[in-house]
Amino acid sequence: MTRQRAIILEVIRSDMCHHTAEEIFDLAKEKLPGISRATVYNNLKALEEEQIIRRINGEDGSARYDRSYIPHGHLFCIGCRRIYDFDIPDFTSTLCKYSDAVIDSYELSVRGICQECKSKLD
Amino acid sequence: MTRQRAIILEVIRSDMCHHTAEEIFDLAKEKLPGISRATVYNNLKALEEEQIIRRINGEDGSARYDRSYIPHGHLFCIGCRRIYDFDIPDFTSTLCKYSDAVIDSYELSVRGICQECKSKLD
DNA sequence: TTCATTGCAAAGGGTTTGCAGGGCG
DNA sequence: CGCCCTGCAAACCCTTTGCAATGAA
Repeated sequence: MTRQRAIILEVIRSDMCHHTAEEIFDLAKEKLPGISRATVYNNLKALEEEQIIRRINGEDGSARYDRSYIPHGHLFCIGCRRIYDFDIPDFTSTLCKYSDAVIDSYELSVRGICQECKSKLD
Repeated sequence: MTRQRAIILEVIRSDMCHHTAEEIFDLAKEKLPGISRATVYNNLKALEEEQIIRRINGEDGSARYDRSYIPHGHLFCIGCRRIYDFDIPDFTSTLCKYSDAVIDSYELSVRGICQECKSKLD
């Protein structure tokens, strides 16, 4: 656990956003100006492999990083383009039945309109 | 609907694989040698926007294309690295409740071991 | 000391763009 | 005739790699 890695993890967990690698790089640079892109990428990959964070795919296919590895849902709001987390019950046995597979993990992505954007439409 | 677009759609729907853009380009070239990469990318994007096909994200974040836009599950087999489709019931109302959003569409991705790979382990 | 990790710069791969030429309405 | 689509090549990300220097155990 190096200084760089701690800062990267701190950046990811400091707010509810699901940052891209580049955003994480910029934010980490504010706290440790000398940090390099390669280090950020190396650590993001390592943290993901250690199942400390989770990589998710943005609407445009861009890689974004999620503060935890525990399965939960993601809402991609069409209006504000934000990504929200939401809790879901454990779907494992249901998914097992439908997919006919031994399940390691799963991800649920929803495209839609969040509460805030919905209320603006009224 | 140009000749090129018809061929691209044919390639995507000709088998159960979830090809990358590059694979689609190669397969389309066999049927229409002069076709260019840009045309393939243009059409994939257009077909996706028209909700004729769906773009899905591979395990490594690579873009892959799915024959239909109708929501269904995807199993990413850890063993053989294939992507399987599987049917799921309509989750809309359940997801609506959990995400507190107006739902447009959703995607369910499962990482696990497929039947074939499982039987090889026995 | 030892070995993994860092920083840098360059390479790589996938995707997009700008523009001229063509095809279809 | 006009316009959208195509093909080509160059440009553009984003990410990875090679290697020497650094730092943690």
